[in-house]
Amino acid sequence: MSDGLDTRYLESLPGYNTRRAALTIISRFMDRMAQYDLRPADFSVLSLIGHNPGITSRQLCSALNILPPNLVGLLKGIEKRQLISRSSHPTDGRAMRLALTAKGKALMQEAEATALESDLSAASALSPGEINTLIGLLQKIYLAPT
Amino acid sequence: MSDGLDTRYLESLPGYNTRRAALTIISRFMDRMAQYDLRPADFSVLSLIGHNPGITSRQLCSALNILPPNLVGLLKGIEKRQLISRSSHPTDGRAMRLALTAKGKALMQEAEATALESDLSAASALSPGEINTLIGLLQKIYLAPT
DNA sequence: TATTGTTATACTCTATAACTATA
DNA sequence: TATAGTTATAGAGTATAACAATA
Repeated sequence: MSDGLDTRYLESLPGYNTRRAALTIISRFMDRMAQYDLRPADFSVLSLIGHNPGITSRQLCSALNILPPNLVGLLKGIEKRQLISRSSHPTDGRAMRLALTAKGKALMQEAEATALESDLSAASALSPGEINTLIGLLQKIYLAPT
Repeated sequence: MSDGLDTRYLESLPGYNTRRAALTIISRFMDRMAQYDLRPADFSVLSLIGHNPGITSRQLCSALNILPPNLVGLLKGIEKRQLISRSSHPTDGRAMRLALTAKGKALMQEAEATALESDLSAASALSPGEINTLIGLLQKIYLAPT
């Protein structure tokens, strides 16, 4: 740092470093995705629906750590934009099967390419090998049994 | 995952993985630090004050990416708890020098040990060498020039 | 004219309780 | 009795505009 502050203790904490890096990457992500009017949660929900047609709200919530009440408004918004469709579940009358519309598929094809490009450019100080190493280490943390 | 969802695209994004890991570590951090009634921002502000006695609000804001209006209430809270003191700046009448009180020092000595222990246990799926590698890669990202 | 610290305020994100309809 | 989806609501976290005092 050029301000001469002692930040050594904070920089020894895995959590501090992980959060700072996440904010750096996501800040760029939000700038890049504004052109599609997609915030991070919209994007991850749409991406998961796109790769898993027929997924239910509950599955989205547990996969993405979103609380059910907070998903309601999000789904309402992307449905109103005609990016997703809901159809009744064949065996469970309570659940709804979610899928991308043609419009949603077209948007996400572009958005996913932009997102990957954004994240890779945010990590461009790292070599491709280092990025793979980083992702592997991060997954060890958040996939570890509690 | 045991739910059979295809999450391969999201797991290819550095930002998604970094955010998921950060939330995992910080969730544990918040649980562990509740005994001291410290939230992440309180902790990082107090830690930086402790390691940089005489630091100003503005320096805290730029080092921690906090906006000045949002620091006001935070400082008011930890000052009311008698964890910090404010003294007038010797050369700049606008600024205030911040420092930990004896009570603040005692609290932070415990809290910093607990925080490090919490973060290391959250990353216990990694070897010490892997943790060092991870921290180095993360710093390359958030310290890189924009 | 620019900067430090502040107030007021708004918007987003996240969290809890309670309801309905189905299982 | 438990679960999927929903409503209402409250609390954090984060953002901008504008001000007084000082540089």
